[in-house]
Amino acid sequence: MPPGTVRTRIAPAPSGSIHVGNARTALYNWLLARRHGGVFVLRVEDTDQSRVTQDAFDAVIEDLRWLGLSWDEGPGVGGDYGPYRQSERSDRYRAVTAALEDANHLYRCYCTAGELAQRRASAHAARRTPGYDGRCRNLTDSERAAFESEGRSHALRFRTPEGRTIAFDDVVRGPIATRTDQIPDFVVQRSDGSPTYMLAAAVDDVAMEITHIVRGEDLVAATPRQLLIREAMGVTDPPVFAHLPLLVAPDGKPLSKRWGDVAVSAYRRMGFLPEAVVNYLALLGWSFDEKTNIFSVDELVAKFTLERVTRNPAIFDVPKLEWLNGHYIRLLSPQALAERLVPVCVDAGLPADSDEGRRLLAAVAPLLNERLKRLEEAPPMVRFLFGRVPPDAKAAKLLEGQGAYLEEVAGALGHAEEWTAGTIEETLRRVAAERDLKPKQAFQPIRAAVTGTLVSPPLFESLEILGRAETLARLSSL
RNA sequence: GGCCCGGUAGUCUAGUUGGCCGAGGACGCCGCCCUCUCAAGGCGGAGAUCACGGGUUCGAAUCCCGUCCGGGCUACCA
Repeated sequence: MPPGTVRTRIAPAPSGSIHVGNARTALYNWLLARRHGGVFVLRVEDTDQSRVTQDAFDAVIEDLRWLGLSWDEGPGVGGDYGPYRQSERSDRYRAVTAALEDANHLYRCYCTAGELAQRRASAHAARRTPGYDGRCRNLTDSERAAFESEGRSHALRFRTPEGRTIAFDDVVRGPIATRTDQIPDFVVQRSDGSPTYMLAAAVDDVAMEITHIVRGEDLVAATPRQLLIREAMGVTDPPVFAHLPLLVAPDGKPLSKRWGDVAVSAYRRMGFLPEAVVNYLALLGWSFDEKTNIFSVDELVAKFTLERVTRNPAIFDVPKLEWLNGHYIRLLSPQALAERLVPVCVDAGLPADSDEGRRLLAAVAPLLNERLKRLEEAPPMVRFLFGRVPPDAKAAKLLEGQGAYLEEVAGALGHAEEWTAGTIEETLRRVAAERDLKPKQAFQPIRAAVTGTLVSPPLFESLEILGRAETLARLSSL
């Protein structure tokens, strides 16, 4: 690896489809790596084995792939810094904690969870700072032996140095300094021997030579502790830190399932295109200039910089995502749109998977491009091509007393020289003119009779696709 | 409680070396045009006491102080 290579990482816990906030964090890390010709690492933070399942892990992988955030090192692709699942790195964490304990940076804490909770509660009641009180910080050998003989197990705590200030420069938030008296001695290895997040993340970021740590604002307070761990490990040059503002729900509260869809997979299912989600996520906390909103992935790679990340939390606003999605759907070629529509229509119960179904979708796709904000909206628009649709209330009302007119239309259409949108339009306009009908008066009943609704893709093209025989049949059946 | 961060229209934001800002763009909203419906597109409009109150200055969204509001952290969660 050439010196100066940018290495970024996304470190999700494998707990199912990723949260849109984590997706944004992944995106920014990915963009940074790509922009600098660097390396994007996927590291799975599965130290909490109880919550990990294969399905949940697969969901994370699937989301990242769908978004197009390819990783250069990590599960499935390997790399020189593996393994990339924390559950497979236990020996490394143990080696580090053993060394740190030897160097007196760590000490054994025999306090039980119950005792800790109790002391925290009384500290809270007395309005004192609730952090660990350092009870085991200076145990004598005999005190330790006494605890051991009691059969108590121990956790390893970091011996936070006194009277110092830990400072770092955050690319998005500026200089941040924390006095160590604000940092209680924290657990680095649980009494069952497993590492805490604080330790594992710090150790791995060093081991994997991560140069830029881009993560959520909720971790700014964890940074000084991780810096302390790095220092104890003898690592003095810090990585670049960038803490991204949080993503919040429309009510300003943290994004949660209570508000709506927070999982990337939900947006995939609702018919959003990955390019739209990526573009939208990029805009949530970053801007390039005062007017540009649309960015292809390549443009983002070329233009993204951490310096232009904003500091304030952003509300996840679905309407703007939909607008972008509509834009990207319009950019799709009709063939590409048709292909993406097949599974969506099948899910909606339409036999779109057959040759005939695919033919129909390919034919209507050009009419749908500029009418869809989400792929999910297509099935109701194309349903009439797959079979008769009984008229809805409004269509039924409009159809009252139109039988004779529709018969006349059918007759005229039956004599049209050829069956193209052009000749259909010509024929229908002639009939309308003869009857002295305004276009809207003339066409809406036809639309109602053929599609069962008052809103559909353009009429003439729709009839062409439907075919002459079926069109005539539907017009004559009233 | 303590430490830290944030506060420009309903939303995302531009602006932060003070004057080009009597605040720009986009989404959404309203209207008009186009038009066979719906969209798309074009044009136009409403919407911001730049959280609030004091200062500094010829001049402040931009600098200083205070207040309020929101959020994060304060775990043997990550």
